[in-house]
Amino acid sequence: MSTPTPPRGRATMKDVAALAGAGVKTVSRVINNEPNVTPAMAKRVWDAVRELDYQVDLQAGSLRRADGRTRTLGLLVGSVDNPFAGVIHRTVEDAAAEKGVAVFAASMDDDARRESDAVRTLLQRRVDGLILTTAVRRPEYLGTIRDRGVPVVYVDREPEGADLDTVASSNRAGAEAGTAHLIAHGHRRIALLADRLDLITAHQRHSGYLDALAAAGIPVSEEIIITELTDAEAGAKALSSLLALDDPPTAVFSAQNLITIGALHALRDAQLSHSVALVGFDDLPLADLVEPGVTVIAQDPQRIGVLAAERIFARLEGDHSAPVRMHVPTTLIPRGTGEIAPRRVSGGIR
Amino acid sequence: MSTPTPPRGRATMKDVAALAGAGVKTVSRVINNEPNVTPAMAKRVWDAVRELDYQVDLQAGSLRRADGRTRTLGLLVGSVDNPFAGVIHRTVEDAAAEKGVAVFAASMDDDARRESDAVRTLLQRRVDGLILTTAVRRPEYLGTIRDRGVPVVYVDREPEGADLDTVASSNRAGAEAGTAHLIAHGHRRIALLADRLDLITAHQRHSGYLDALAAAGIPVSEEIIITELTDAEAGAKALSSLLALDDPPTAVFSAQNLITIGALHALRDAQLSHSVALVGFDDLPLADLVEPGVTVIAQDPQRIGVLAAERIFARLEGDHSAPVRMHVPTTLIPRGTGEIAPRRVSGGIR
DNA sequence: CTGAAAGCGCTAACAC
DNA sequence: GTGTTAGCGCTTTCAG
Repeated sequence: MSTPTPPRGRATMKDVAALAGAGVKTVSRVINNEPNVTPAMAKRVWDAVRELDYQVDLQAGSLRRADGRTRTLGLLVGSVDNPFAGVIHRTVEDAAAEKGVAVFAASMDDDARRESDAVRTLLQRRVDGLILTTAVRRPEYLGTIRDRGVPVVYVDREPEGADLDTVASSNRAGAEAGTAHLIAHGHRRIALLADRLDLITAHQRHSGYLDALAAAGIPVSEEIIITELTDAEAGAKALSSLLALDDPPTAVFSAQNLITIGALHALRDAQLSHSVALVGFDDLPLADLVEPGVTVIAQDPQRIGVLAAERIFARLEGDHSAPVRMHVPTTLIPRGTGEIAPRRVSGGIR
Repeated sequence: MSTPTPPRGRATMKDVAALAGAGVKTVSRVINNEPNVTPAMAKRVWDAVRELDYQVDLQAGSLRRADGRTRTLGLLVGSVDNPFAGVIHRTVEDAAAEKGVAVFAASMDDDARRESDAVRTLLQRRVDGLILTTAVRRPEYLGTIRDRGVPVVYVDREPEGADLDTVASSNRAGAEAGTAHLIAHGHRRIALLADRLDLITAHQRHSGYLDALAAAGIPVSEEIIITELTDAEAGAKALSSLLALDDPPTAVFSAQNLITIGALHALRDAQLSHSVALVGFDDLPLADLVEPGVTVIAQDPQRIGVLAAERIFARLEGDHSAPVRMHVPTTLIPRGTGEIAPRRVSGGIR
């Protein structure tokens, strides 16, 4: 008979209106900070809101709202537990939260099927915009997205053909710089370890590697180019087999972070950490604490996220200019492994 | 006159019904795989769906649906770019996707204000359930959540007092094991580096450290216990100052991953990586490649995620049993730093 | 087996 | 300033 019974269940705007002695539209005005409400009325409404612990139903609102916006963004990445994707996610989340927009994040594991399923789901949830990473060169769902009028920005990987906003690292230039760095340190027999070449990033990094060799007049040795490596273990195995060749590479360019980790393990196991040079694409946590430090081509996922968020919000605010393809520069961070001079490793003759 | 004009804009169920010559409810039945539709009718509907490239509006559906479910989950973590959170996120996402549920992820940076803001937003979006990490001992929004009848599971950190489902690491036992490991290797002067003690995890790990000292009859030396460390740099600075003491610690227990990274830097800079022992709470990528390898108390974020998802879905499916507090065991992984014997480091007298 | 009508909680449009 | 009415796209209810 003293403590007022705490409100139970969810109150609706109608309940608030009733308690405040106002019409629902007035409550709506107050909740959404629309003009034309007297301070006195506003206070009565807010009191009722507090009393009932009322919270708007954003879903219901967007159903009727003129612009049809759900204040929701869809983000698709390889996996949300990948550090690179994590940084992009965080950056996008921050930009979105500032505008009262929430983010649905989904992982697709570089699988085309999971990718289109995820996009379909996101569309069914009526996200206002999409920030996507793709596993394929030409996503087949692009027509659907376009028909729905949902803006889309691709991050990390740029689809071919379609005219779309994209934000990605300078993969080719970065890989060329990394390979050139090894060449500058005297290497001519440089292995390449790369991911599935059907992924545009792997393809571009492969091209960059070839560019550097060509620029230096070094012929390509197919036997020390290993691709289709999808995890650290595969990377380790691949490098181990290369090191066992009669004429093993004196340096390695690893085109992806997991592969770099595998390569580091292989070198350590072969006790060649100080003899065979290594440059990896994408930075690694603790890369500076390993002995010798790991030389990498660092990407800038934060900048990628910031630019992608900017782009999608610009589109949402009506920017109809031509799509832009943005390339975020990479940075070579010399820490040790990339500066090892060539050394004959095993008993190659000659 | 040949290529049928591609469908423009979003079609509604009404459009599909019209094209298929059916009622909307019939279309709804087909879309949702409800019984009582003849195959012939179903085919006509699916044809129309394909023709119009129709996709249901899940938001609109949940507005009217009896159970009111949005098939949406809210996940709150310290930061989505934290690897520990990333794994939990991924695990939850997988479990949710299997049930057609999407996940809103949000970061709160161990800030109470951001935390309650995020929870409010999630509630406004009518998530069916919440998986939360909290920065405070007693979240003030719990009443609201309870009133709304939204199930909640806490992960990583367990709030005090309230009777809630929680899934967290065995922080206290893990920290005790880590400290005991150092004691077993002969150390008696063991520093503790920890995060803000108002975070329940830091508090529990601090307790575990004290437990181990007490069990070994080692008196507590307040001057080598440093807390309120919030990033790697702070951890590095703290350890550097300890190493400069007249009577520096011979071993360090670091209660958090970022702090461990800072500690590794401090040891390396002081050239004491091989002289001062270190055990860190939470595993680190590349911890096995550093020289010496970093001994850690590894957590199992995947298991935490799996259990949390199981719990929330059980609640959603009507499990009304008493709340459970689950503790996921930690694992000590000896790699080198934790097995260094005590050594007088600088010129302490005596 | 099918479909017409009502209504979910909100905002738009338009009265007062 | 304020309230009433309609209706967003769907699912429920219930009558055929």
